[in-house]
Amino acid sequence: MRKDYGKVLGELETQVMEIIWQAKEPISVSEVVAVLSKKRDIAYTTVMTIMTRLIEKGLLKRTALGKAYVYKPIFSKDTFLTKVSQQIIKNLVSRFGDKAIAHFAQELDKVPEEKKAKLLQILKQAKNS
Amino acid sequence: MRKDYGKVLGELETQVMEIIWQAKEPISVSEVVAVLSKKRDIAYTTVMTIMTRLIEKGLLKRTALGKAYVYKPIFSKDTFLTKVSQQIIKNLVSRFGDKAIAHFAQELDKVPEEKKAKLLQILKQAKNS
DNA sequence: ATATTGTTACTACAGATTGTAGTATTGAAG
DNA sequence: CTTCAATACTACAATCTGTAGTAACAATAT
Repeated sequence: MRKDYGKVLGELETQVMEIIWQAKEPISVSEVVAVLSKKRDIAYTTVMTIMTRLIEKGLLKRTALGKAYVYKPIFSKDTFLTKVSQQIIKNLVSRFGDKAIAHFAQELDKVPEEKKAKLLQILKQAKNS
Repeated sequence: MRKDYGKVLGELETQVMEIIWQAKEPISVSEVVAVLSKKRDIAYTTVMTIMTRLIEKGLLKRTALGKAYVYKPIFSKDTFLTKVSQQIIKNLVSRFGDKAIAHFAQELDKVPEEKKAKLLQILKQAKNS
């Protein structure tokens, strides 16, 4: 009974993913904790749990390094965002029909963007998904 | 601790909204039940609950008609979809920054109207895959 | 060896959301 | 005043997410 229009991750899960993407290197739980702790109080085990769940969700993988593990993303942030985008579109359409797309596109149109991205690529992939 | 990228309604909630939008006239619980019952077994009280929740969420309002109530949408489907789209975009941006938008918007932004139609066409195909 | 420390594994729980529906109550009609 | 339909109220399970404690374990320091 999954019901989302693109939901993928919780707030904390997203933060952790961001930290790991930024790391560019496989990163340990402690290091993630270190970053998060700058902003707020958080238990080591909380972060541990989140990272384990991210593995279960297929977003992270880990390898032993010395006594502990280091974690790294399975997808680049770009790829991940592409997937999320596709999912959002798919869910919107499956729930509200093509009309949803028109609205979505219209809203997107309002957002000015400078960079040149991979929409076409996304669209192609969406076709094959 | 809200965590969604555009989540708004559950599956059943969405179905009920669709039925009510299609009704074009204020509609009673029984009538919604009648429609849903064509497809599957569902208790009157289940639909009642859903519709009450939709009122709480500010998506429906009701007025007394005879002994019972009739319900009607507060927003048109169009308006609703616009809001959902805005929310999705807002959430994406708040979580992943403008980069998320890039994945959707850039091409649309630079593409002329006629081509935009083509993109929508492709997006539609994504639905069927 | 043994005690300490850092990690991980396992377990638990609360709050929110959604689907599901039973039971109680009420108001109108006969 | 009894019956019936509708609503109000309540409840509960599953899932998701954040939160964290405790147990176990392995390397290190004493």
